[in-house]
Amino acid sequence: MASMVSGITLAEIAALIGDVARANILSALMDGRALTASELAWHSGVSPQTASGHLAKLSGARLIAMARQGRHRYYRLASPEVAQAIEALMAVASFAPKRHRPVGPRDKALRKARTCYDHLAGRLGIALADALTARRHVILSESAGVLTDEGHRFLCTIGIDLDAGQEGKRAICRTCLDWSERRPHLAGRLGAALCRRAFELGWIERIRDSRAVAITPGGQRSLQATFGIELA
Amino acid sequence: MASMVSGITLAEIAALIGDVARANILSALMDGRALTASELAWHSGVSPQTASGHLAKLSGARLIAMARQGRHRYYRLASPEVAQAIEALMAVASFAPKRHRPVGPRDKALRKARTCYDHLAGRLGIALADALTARRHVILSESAGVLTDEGHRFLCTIGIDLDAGQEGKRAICRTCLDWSERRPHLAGRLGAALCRRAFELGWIERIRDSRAVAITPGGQRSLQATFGIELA
DNA sequence: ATAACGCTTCGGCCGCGGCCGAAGCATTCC
DNA sequence: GGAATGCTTCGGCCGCGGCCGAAGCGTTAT
Repeated sequence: MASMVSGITLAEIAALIGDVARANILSALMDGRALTASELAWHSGVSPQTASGHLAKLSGARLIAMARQGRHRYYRLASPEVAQAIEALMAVASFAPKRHRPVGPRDKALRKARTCYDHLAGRLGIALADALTARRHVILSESAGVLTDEGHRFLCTIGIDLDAGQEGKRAICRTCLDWSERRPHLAGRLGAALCRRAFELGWIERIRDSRAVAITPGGQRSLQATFGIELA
Repeated sequence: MASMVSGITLAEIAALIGDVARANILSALMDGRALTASELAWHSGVSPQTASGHLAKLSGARLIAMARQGRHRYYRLASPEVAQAIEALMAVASFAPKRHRPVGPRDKALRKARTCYDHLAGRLGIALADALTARRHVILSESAGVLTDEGHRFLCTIGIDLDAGQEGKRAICRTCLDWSERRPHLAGRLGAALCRRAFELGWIERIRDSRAVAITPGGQRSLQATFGIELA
């Protein structure tokens, strides 16, 4: 009654995310890549025609965006804001009363290192944030972030230039609450650039059908040499 | 399939918010106050027994918390994270394709000034963030925030001491995306303290049955004198 | 051309979950 | 004590929405 305007649409958006199949679709898209309708059907565990209906609803509400390509249709999250909302929901979900948590091997991999929309999360994400903080390359004062001049120079030395191509007006240094570690990691343009560069340099590799990423042997050495990171 | 663990619970949490009655309940609690079950029933537009069921579900998932008091039961949001998730969803909702937006007078008041969980939002919230930024009391570099020393001293002059009682480890300066202005305003302990103090000084007053707040004549003068704020 | 593929639309089934009336516990008031 | 109030539990109704099979449409492959 009070705030009918926001209330109604809030429920609509949440209801869209609040279906298991659609939540799986969105989760699958959380790594920032675009996937085809059939891939998403597989991820969500429903038939293609059912998935198609879900995809139509999600695009209708502008939660995801579609691009035709040949006889495929590629779907991706419509905006970083959507990713942020989903991440916030996951954070809340992690507070929820724990039912039997069958921490499988796949879940372990997720907790170690994974992509979160377009940046890195998990223990690796936290470690990167900590390393950059310790060296004063970023200042995460009270969980909010600023990139320092030294930080900017340092990033240049590993081949990251944040000035090149402004990518709209997206914030350089954002933080994002990590649902497994419950601490903020680096997001924003900085987080995205770090993640992209880590893939380019072969430090990390995607694990098939998962948001988890594997740290390559070379990556392990480089992360140690560059950031002093040593993951258990 | 891929991330079943997070997927399932993500859907559960979203589904809880994705019901009109429950969304109304949560919206009503977004101003940070605790309300009784019957007040929430009224806000959500359903019968008391139906509301009771919703409240049970919401508490069961730790989205809200309950405190008995006499024959009343007071409900409030369980944590700032919940508020943050809801705010993020509202931000996404505001991107959604606009159906007829009957911008009523109540909606106008909401857009001018309202509480968002425990801090101020709307044009007033944005104006405060801008004023503090312009005077270098906070640095919202790239939408992330830091409180400067001068800022800390300035706040003391208007009776806000952020050191008193640490309130756990809650961040001093957080930002929160404003769904009506689509720009970040001040949240965190700073945002909460500013809001509380504004009520104490009689600058603003709650509008009955709404998250909107009214700026008193005295408040108008003080906001002008203290921050140089002049709202249309 | 014909077939294979990718995706969507249509139609009908079915079950989950929201809804309220009635009843059951508390607590407070007189 | 009894009555009123605040809230919850129970039971049954009902409709929305997710699901799949079948069919349709457009693109690519051979």
